[in-house]
Amino acid sequence: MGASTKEAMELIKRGAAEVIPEDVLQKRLSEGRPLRVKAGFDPTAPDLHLGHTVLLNKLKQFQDLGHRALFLIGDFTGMIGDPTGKSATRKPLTREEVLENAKSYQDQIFKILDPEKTDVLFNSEWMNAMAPSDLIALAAKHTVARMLEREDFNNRYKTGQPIAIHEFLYPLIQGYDSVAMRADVELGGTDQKFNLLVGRQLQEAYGQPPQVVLTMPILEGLDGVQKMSKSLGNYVGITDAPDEMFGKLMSVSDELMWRYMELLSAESMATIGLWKKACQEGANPRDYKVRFAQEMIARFHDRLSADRALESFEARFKQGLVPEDLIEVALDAPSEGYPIANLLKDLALTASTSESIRMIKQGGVKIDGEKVEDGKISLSRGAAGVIQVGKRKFAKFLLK
RNA sequence: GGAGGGGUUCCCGAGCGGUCAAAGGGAUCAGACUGUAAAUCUGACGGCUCAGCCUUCGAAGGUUCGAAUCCUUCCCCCUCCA
Repeated sequence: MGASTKEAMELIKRGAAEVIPEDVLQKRLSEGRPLRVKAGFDPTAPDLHLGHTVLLNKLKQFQDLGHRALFLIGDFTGMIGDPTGKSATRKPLTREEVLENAKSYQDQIFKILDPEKTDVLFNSEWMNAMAPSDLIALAAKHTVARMLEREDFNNRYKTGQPIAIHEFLYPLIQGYDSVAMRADVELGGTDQKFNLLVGRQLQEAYGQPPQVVLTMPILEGLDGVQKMSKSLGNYVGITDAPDEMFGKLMSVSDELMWRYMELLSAESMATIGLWKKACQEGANPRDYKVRFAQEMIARFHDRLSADRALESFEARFKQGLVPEDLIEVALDAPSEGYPIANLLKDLALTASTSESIRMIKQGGVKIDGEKVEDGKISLSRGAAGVIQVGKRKFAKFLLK
C-alpha cells in the first residue's frame, strides 16, 4: 500500500487489454480505501488452467495493493447456459455439486490469491431471492437495441441464427451481480467486455457509481493460436504434475513465451524486458523458458519439484535417459511369445496394434535404447526391460 | 403450417455409382535437424492374426455384379416464408 498511485496504475495495467475508464480507476486507487474487485467464474469447470490464472494474477495484484477480491461463482447464471450460443441450455447443477465445485475452486485459487483478502460469493444468493417483478424491473433497464450491440448477438442476429430470449438475461444478471456486490472494479476476459459494461450501466441505474471495467486478453494455448482451453487440449493445468507442466511449458514457442511471461510471471516487466533484449542479442531463449517454467512449478507445487522437473527433463531430452520412476508392469505372455505390437498396445503406449506397427516402421520404438526394426517380432517369457515410443512415452515391463 | 439446404474418418471440408479407408487443410503422432516437447523439413494418421482381411461416410431398409454416392422410411441440424 506504500506504492504510489502511479506505480499502482502501472502494475494494474500490466498485460491488461483495456481499462474503462482509466481516470476513474486512477482516482479510486488514490482514495486509499480497499476497493471491491469482482471477478466472476463459471460454476462448472473447477479444473483451472493457466488461462484462468491470468485473471487470478490480476486479482492478486489488487490484493497486494491492499484491495479486496470478490470471487464470484456464477451458480445462478450457470443455469442459463453458455452465452456464446454454441451449446444448449446447461443442466442445472445441484446444490451439492455447486458446493463441491466451489470447494475445488478454493483449493486451487488460494495457490494464487490471499485468502485473508478474498470473499467467495455465489450469485444464487441474491438471484434466488429475487421476485419475478424485480426481474422484470431489471429487464426494463436495458433495451433490445443495446443488447444487440454485443458482437456475438449482433452476428447471430445478422446471419439469422437463433438467439433465445433467456440469453439476454445473462448479461443483465451478470451486471446485476455488480449491483448486489457493490463492485468498484470488475475484471474479465476481453470476451466479457460487453457484459462488464452492462454492469456499469446497471449500477448507475440502481444509483451506484459505475464500476471500472478491466479486461485481460485471452491467453493463447500451447499451440499459440487458439485460446487455452481444456477441451482443445492445449492447456497447462495448475494441478498438472511438475514434469508435465515443465514439458508443456517448454513446448511453448519462443515467441509466445514472452506473452506468457507478461501475463503470468511475477517477474517485473523491466526484468522480462532485459531477458528479451538478451535473446535478441544472441542469448538462448531456452534458458529463460526454463526459468519461467520453474517459476510456474514453484507457484503451483514447490521449489524442490521445480528443480527436479528440470533435472529429469534434461536427463531425458539432452542425454536421452529413461525416467527413473517407472513402475514395472508384469504381463502374462502366451507360450508362443508376446507380439510386440500387442505389447505396446497393452502397455498403453499406443492406441492400437496398427499404430504400434506404424510407430515401429517409423523408427519410433526402442527397447532398452535399441531401435526395434521388425514389427512382427514376439518377446518370449522372461523378457523384461524398458520399452519406449517416441521421446516421451515409456513403460517398464516384465513378461511372465 | 409451408418451401428449401444439410448430416462424410478427432475438427473443418471435398467427393455425388466402380480407380474410396475416402482429396485438401488443421490438430495429433513419429523421424531428421536442433538450443527445447521452439522453428524448419520428411513421413504417418479406422481396426486386425497387417504385402491379406474386416468395419466406416446420421439410422434402418432397398436397387445394383458393385453405393459415401441412386430410391424409401426414420432421426437430427439449419435457412427462408407465415
